[in-house]
Amino acid sequence: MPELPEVEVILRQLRPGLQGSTISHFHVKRSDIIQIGLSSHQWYIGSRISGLDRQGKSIIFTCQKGKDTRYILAELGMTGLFLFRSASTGYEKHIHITFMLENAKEPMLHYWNPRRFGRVYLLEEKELQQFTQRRFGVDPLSMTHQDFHALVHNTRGRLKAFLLNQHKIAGIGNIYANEILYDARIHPNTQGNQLSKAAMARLYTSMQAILQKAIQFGGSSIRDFRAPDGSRGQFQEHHIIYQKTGTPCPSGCSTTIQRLITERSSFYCPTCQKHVSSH
DNA sequence: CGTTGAACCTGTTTGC
DNA sequence: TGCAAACAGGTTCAAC
Repeated sequence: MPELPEVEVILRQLRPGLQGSTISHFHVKRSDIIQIGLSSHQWYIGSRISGLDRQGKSIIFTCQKGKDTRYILAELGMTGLFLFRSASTGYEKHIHITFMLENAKEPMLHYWNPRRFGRVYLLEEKELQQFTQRRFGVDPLSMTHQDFHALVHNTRGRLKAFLLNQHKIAGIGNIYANEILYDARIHPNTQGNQLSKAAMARLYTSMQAILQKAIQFGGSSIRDFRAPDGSRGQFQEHHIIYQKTGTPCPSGCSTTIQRLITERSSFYCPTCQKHVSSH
């Protein structure tokens, strides 16, 4: 579930909640969730969380112990959450990891994930660098229009697939890819290298605007998503196209929103979203 | 290199 | 009502 906006919302609660904290206990209930570095998990006991960051849809904890620095990288997959103790009632069944914290606002942080897509990686500096390099493209919120133009221009495949490709742009998932393409009035199957300059500019603007707006509204809580304190996002109430099959296009073009079943579900308006070619 | 489909899991909704 | 199928925010891998 969590795409860039949801992960950003999570981070914005984790930072003040965990500020200055030391991990006093690291309880792993399901060891297969730790994909790399399980044998080093004891190291983290007594370490201080000195930073919380995001790469694409992943959350990275920076941990300090003496002069050593190590990292915890957490993927949330489709259904993963970080929950403070106060929000964890009723979530007991799928808590796979629990961090007990000292000197923090929050005494406990749970990693909850019923479908168990998504893993946790315990990494040293070099491993983290290799991991992030291999895996994450540019961040859509900090990339320039020039960077974006170059990436899209070199893409022969469909724009929908491009937006979802984490190696190129890291953070967009199915909800926001659909919303962005509708906002820019571009057909999801348009080829990247066929996009006109004007459409390219619209796509870039829509991408940043939609993601920023989603963050402001606390992300999208379609089903499971909750912030660490248990609160729901509100952006699902502002979805224009996602899961709106059969309803009239809000532009007033009197066309019904369609769903493409190829790739992940693509929702679009066949009238408003044309293939935008520069020729 | 790009596309497609399947696989990994559990839970909820939909349709007959 | 009951049961099976479809579907869900992600990522990877094999096959073509």
